Amino acid sequence: MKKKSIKDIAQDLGLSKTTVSFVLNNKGDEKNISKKTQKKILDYVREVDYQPNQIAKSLKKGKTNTIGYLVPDISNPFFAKIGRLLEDHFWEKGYHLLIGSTDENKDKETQVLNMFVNRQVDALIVASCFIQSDAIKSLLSQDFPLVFFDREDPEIEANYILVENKISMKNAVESAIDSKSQKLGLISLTPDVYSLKNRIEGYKMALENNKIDFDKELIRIVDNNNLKKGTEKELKFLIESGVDTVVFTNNQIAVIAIWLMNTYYKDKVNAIKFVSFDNVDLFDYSMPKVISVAQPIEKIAMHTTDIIEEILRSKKSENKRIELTPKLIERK
Amino acid sequence: MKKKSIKDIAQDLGLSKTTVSFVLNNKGDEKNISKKTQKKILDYVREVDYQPNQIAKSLKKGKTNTIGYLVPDISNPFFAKIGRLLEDHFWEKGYHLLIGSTDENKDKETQVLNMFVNRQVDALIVASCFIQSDAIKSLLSQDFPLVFFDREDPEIEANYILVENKISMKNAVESAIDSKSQKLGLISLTPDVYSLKNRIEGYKMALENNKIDFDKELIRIVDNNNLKKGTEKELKFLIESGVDTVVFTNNQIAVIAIWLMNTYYKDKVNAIKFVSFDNVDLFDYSMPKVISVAQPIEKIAMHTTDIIEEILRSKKSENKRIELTPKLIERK
DNA sequence: AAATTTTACTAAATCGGTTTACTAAATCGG
DNA sequence: CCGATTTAGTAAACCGATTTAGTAAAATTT
Repeated sequence: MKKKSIKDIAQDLGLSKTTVSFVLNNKGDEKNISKKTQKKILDYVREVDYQPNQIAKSLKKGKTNTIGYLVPDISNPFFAKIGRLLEDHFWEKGYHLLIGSTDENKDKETQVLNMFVNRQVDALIVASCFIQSDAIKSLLSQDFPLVFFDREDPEIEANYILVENKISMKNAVESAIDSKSQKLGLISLTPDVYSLKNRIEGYKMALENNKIDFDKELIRIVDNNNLKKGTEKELKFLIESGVDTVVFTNNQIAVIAIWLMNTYYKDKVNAIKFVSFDNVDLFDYSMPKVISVAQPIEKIAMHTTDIIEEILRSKKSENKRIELTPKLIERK
Repeated sequence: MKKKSIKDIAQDLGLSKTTVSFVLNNKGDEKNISKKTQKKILDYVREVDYQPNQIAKSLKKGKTNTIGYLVPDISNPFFAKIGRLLEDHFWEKGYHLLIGSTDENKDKETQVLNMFVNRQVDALIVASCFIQSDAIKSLLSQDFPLVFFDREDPEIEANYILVENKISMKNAVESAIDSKSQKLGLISLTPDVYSLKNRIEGYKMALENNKIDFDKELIRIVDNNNLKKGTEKELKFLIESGVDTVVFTNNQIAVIAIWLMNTYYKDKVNAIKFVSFDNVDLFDYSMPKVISVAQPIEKIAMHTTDIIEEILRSKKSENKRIELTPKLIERK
């Protein structure tokens, strides 16, 4: 017994598709369908467990009730947790999440964006590695409902949910300096997006404020395509340079570095301090001790959904740039 | 400049929709469209950056190239990592993942399943909390492409990707006993699905093999709806009962318990051992020490995709039940 | 009792593609 | 040079819903 369509229902009951559709969409009264007919349809629909084809509905309505969630890696706890909050929130409103991980790869990002657009997602939530791409510019020029989070490009006008990157990083690094850090290195992903640049700025500012000479050799960039090997190489470099503290601009490389420390530099685990943007459960237990900047995940998700919903309701809204305050977690 | 449809393209070029469609689907030669016309179409399509509407395509073809991924919680690292592997694999084949988290809630699970089906997903990958539900039975009776993983119900014939739950748990618990555990409690989610039952069986078997009296008071079940409070209560009970080891049937409650131990029972952290099914990064660093059963995430993803692809290719296949061997991770 | 309004419902267009069935013109074979 | 085949395309149906524009019959108004 295959699935019934609205046409089948109509035929079975000797009615027209129109009537059935009206009733199923709660327009029965408005469209003057008799109570008797309405009941007949609703009863029958329940009996055969009719399930409307959302694809057909989407095509006609030009609305898929789908939201694209584009992130570097959905298995990164930061993005996974935000994803979960978004999912729950949008579930209430009848929207569902299509996911796309990009591994910080520009080409992949463009492809994922195209995929989302071809699938007619109603909105996009994006932690982009390359906000200046043609794909994104094109979306913005069409006023496509779009919110960026975690990453910013100040040259591009758009909705952004961010945190105070510079000042938070400065505070975190200064907290390390307060507890006697003297030579601090930094490891970062390629800072194509301003958030990362700002975090690096925060690091520099902390050094400056504390009259620690800035040595640009101690800022190490790892290539997005080769995180593990890259982090390994740069961590080695910094340790051999004699740093007492390593600063990371995001959790991903920090977690890799913790693993490396415990595997290859077990002896140095107590002598070195880590500072990391983003907080991860594991930091509570791992060595070296990590001073971390915990992003307010719930707030990020909340503001993102607020903006998306406003756009979806009103079709248009002023671009918003919201900067949230993260929490500094010092561990001793 | 709004989006062009195939109709617009055809009109602009003075051709029919049919011709354009043929060419765009690489059927130009087969359908005897002249090279010249083909080139004209392809050039124009590139020029205006035509993007086909996948929704329309899906409706006509009865195929959405979407796969539903139903799990208890996408932010649980186990499900997030498998999700990422599935995403990458299916990306290659042009399939994309729609996600649905259920929080081990039966009603939510049914709703998510219905949502997936209404959206015409081509296949489902499911870590179900309730395999005997009508929704699932109905899908199975229609031979809907469906693979279960992590959870099993032996009464229901279906595709399962599992691990050797009983024997692995037995081995893990015996490893604890070998290092002097004498009184072992267990905390589990409601064991509605057989995998959890089997893990509990493994625990019992280990006790039996080692002539440790089995006390059913020491098996504590926490309600799925209230994980944090529930785990807190049961952990308290076990500690007050004087256990030296706590066994967990999945990572989620183990992680909560580790946090509880470090927050409320810091003094006991060295005196108590944990055993947990599933491995989590954090176990490498946290106290109490955890003996964990690491599920072979890559293999789980690989076998899942293999089966799904086979079904999608051939429309039908024998049900498979694949049981993989997890890795025991002992930490001292 | 005729005109108007309301009730109860339906035919057909539409969304944007794919696909089947067809045609007119050009080419080929004998 | 005539019939068959190939070439190069097109018209229209279809997927399963929504929606616009309409109609026939009943009820109401005048």
